Amino acid sequence: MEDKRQIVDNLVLELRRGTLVLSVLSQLVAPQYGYSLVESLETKGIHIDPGTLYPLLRRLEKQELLQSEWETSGPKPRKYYILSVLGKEVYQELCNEWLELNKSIMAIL
Amino acid sequence: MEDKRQIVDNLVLELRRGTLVLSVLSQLVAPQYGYSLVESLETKGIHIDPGTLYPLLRRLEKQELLQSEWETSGPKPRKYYILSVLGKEVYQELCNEWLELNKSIMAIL
DNA sequence: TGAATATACTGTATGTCACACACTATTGTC
DNA sequence: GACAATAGTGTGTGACATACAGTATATTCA
Repeated sequence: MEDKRQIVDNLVLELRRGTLVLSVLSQLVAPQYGYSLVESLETKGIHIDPGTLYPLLRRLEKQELLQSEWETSGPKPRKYYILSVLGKEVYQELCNEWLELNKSIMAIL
Repeated sequence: MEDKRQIVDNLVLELRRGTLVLSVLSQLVAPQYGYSLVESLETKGIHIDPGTLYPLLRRLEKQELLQSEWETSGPKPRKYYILSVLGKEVYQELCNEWLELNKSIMAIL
């Protein structure tokens, strides 16, 4: 038998899970690199583990929702990501779906 | 390379995934059986496949968020579920977390 | 009447996907 | 040398979708 705290935490985890992609896409209208994403989302109350983000970014790039570019002129090499055209479209649709879903949930609570 | 429709569908799936438990819990302030749950949620714009719901109900019962009772006096045996005390508490917390999350997401969109 | 079909209802098994977590590795900076 | 910045990998677990199985009642229709 699990304890209550753990059950809740787990469910919250599941809740936030699906919103991660949405969060990430929303930030990439302007180019950002992984580490900066982690930080900027953190300030907005959305925690994402680097070990979660990096594979996510790669996956989104493979799906062609993102484009990336290495920036090597600075002191440390950084990989910048930004939304592709397809990414923008998908992001838009996802936003709409979120609003829909939100409406449904609010209605039943 | 996947096509756009499929990518979006998949992401939407992920979005709704975490909200399933919340939806189900919200309906079980009054006793309901599986099939009635599927239908009542459907009318509220939340689709859940029976094959998804039944295992979910059993899982929630195992976690002691739900209690169940067979109703055998009717023409067909039905298994009624309702929130336990623990379930109500968890539901409350989950609601709050949802509202929090919602605020965060709305802020970044 | 009786057979076929639909529908209500509960359940199981398997596959896939995605994240958390813990880890490695590198390069600057104080 | 320690710490921050930055990127990455690999494994395990959890959860849902999908498809399938099965029973009982109601309905249709020849």
